[in-house]
Amino acid sequence: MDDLKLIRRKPRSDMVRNRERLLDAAKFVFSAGGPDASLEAVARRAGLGIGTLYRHFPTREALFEAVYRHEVEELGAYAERLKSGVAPVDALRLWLHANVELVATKKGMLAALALATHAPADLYAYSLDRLTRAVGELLQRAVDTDEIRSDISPEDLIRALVGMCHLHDQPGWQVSVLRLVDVFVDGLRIRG
Amino acid sequence: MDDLKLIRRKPRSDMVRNRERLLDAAKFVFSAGGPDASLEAVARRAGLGIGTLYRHFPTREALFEAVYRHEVEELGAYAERLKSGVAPVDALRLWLHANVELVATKKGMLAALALATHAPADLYAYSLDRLTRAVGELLQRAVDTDEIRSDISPEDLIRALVGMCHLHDQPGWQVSVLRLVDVFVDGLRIRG
DNA sequence: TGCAAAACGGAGGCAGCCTCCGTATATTCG
DNA sequence: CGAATATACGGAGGCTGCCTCCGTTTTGCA
Repeated sequence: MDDLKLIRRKPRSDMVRNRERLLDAAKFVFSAGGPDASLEAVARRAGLGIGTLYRHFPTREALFEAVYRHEVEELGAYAERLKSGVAPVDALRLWLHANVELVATKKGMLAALALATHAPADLYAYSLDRLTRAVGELLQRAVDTDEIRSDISPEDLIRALVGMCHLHDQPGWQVSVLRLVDVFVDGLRIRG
Repeated sequence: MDDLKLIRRKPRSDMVRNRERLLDAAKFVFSAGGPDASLEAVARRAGLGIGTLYRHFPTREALFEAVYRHEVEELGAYAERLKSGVAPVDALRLWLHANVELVATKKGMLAALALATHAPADLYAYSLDRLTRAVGELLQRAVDTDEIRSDISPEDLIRALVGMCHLHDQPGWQVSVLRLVDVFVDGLRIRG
């Protein structure tokens, strides 16, 4: 067939299956309990041993990355889409709002976004890179048209976003946070 | 002397002394390790049993409140002072900057500030109340002169502040955060 | 079918949270 | 001063969560 066969055997079926189970369980547990939820709870929900979880995902962050890879990719793609057809500043605002809404549904997303700024190097995956780049271009576009200040990095923006989403367990937080985000975007604009 | 004597005996000397020791230890441990530092470490540093710590401060938050009461009062007083002699928006900015600098020195302060928005009722102390009021007046002053928007509450402002201070362990974060704060204050302003 | 490689499970060691209660000590009063 | 008693102290103990390590099981391959 191919040379790979000579080097590696095909991945074990139970391993593939268990990985999926762990991701499903983690998605559930993190969405409900937030990023600090117990990893043993994840393993329990997956019906697997804790050792198996750690073999698949050596750190909590690695698990975040895998669980929310899809969402992060979508956010990156959305940012890319917003680059055309929408006014630069509006694009920024829309994108940030989309983030808030995603976090509202899946609490764990916060941690995944934070990864885009914490950069633990070894798991700085493609999706995170794409996200950061896309946001950077969103910012740059607005800078190029002299609409916003130029001293804010993509990381700064994401950090601010994550920060404003934090601390909000109380009901109705979403409205407040969206307002704070609007204030922030307004603050980015150069006063004409 | 007075009727109190008839009802209660004078507080035990060791109790008074130990309370001080615990506060000193907590100040040290929280400033270094942040608000999540181990309470047992606090007790150890104070040279006291963990039970003693819990008897004095039933919850972590109660300890925060006591440890940072002084700082919170100073922040409140500073806000009150800024109400005169400084332009409304500048006053806001200055006050927020002071917060960031305080948090930079004493990591635990973040948690104390967060208390001002989380309001666990039973320990919503005078100092926290004063702080919130003072910030509210700072905001109101700028609203009254039509300089900033009127839909941001003191709690919103403090939450945004705390959020932006979060997540910043990396060296040099202070500069970024101050910039984010400036952006935010700019965003509060009504565009003229 | 047998064998090696790969993956699994969970016990175990560690740390932190918080409670409970036997022991120690300060204050008060005779 | 010396009980008596209210008050505070200490830390063991039960619990949960983190993470590692290794004996056991399962899988893929020939």
